[in-house]
Amino acid sequence: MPPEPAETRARLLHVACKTFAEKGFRDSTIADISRKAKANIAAVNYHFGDKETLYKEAWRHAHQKMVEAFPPHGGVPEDAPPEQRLRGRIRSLLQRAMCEDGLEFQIMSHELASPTGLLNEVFRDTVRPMRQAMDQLVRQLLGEPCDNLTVRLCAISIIGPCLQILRKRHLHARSEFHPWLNENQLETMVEHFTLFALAGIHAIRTRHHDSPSSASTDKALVSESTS
Amino acid sequence: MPPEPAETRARLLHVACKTFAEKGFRDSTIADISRKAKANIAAVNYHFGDKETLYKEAWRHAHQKMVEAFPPHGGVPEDAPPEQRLRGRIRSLLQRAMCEDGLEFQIMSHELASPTGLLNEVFRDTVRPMRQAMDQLVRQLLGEPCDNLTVRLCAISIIGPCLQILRKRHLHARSEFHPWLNENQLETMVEHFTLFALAGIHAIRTRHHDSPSSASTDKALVSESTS
DNA sequence: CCACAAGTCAAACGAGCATTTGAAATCATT
DNA sequence: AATGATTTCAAATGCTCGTTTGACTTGTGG
Repeated sequence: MPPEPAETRARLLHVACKTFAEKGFRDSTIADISRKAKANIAAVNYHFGDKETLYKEAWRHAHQKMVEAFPPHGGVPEDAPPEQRLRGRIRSLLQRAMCEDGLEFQIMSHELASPTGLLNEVFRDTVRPMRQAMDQLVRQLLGEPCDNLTVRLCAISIIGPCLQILRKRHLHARSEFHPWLNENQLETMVEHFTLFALAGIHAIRTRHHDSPSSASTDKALVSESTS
Repeated sequence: MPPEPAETRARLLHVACKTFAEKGFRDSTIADISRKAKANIAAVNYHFGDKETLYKEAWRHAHQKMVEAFPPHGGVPEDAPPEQRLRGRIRSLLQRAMCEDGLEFQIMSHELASPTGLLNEVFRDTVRPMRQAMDQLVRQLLGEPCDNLTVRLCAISIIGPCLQILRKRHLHARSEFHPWLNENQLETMVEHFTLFALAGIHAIRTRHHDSPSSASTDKALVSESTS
């Protein structure tokens, strides 16, 4: 009694997401995924061809679910004041990083640490737009036209802490700790990081106003790369 | 003509650091390391016993070199005002993250993404003290006694961006880009992150002054974990 | 010159893993 | 019920990699 035809593919995809999120591409084995999905070891190759395309499909799946659950703008309309939009983006980042089933960032974390290169194309289409949106928002908050380096450093100052949370979550994942998606705690963190970021940007802004930047547009930090 | 006896061990250690930093534990192979170190494939097992102890020795080596080159306080004396000490710690973090041979953070980055558990003990002795020092410094900057959650979130807001830089460096490592340790650029970043952090902390501080925190000491973010 | 330890080397072993294979089971259509 | 397509299955294949083995080379002390 095979449990629902074509259901196997969905189960494999789901288990693959969790496994890749936990162990990364290389440390995940087809045998392990198949066993956890209650499928035969040949099922992966039958439904997806090989391990690599299963990996790509798994990330696409995890990413799409996250986009639906937590859109990048965090529910704040596009014509809201920049401060509100920043709060929305920070909330979206934190939700994605902290969500119990938020496997998208975990897979991406592995991919950044030891790149397989398999997700490069998908990343170009997904994370680059988010980066550009963040840069544009920062540019608005900084007011008068600023050099790209300043903008990028501010964006890093905003995104960095949110992704740092992700790492802590991953560390705690295998310990006794569980109730991560605490709504109160989330809002506490959103408020903290938003307030912190707005104050930081304001300080940078006034510094620029006092002494116009000597920072050159630096190809290194500003170049077109993922993340 | 074996090039200097007992020299092989040093070459293996050096190559192992670079390889583990680039590929992580699992993706690095003994054969590859041995070949690059111009040593026989059995040399690793002769000099270190097995791959795991080579890994631990490699991290110890990379870490020790970084501690000597860039002490955590960044050259700022312990009795300097907190603002200066924060600047020193941020500089130290950025130097370690950006240094051409700064393999310590790269290995740690892999270890955090997909933990082997082999470095847990060493981490306890090395990164935890740094974390505690940062927390204490933040506590001073925040002034009046603050709850642990607030302190930790501030610390994350400081450390996060510095480690985000590390990830960008790693991405660019395999592209055409090289001259990373630009002294001017380093100071630009130190100034940016320090200014940003001080402004953020000040904002949090005044908020706390206005409305005393309702945030409970949360076991999750505050617990005793590495990093 | 000899004996002994330290170090190096090529070859082989054995485990783990992705992938293939060919048969069996199940489903859909007539 | 029969036929063909789809899906599942256990076993086998072939490759990579960590580790071991045993011989060979080099350096040292008597």
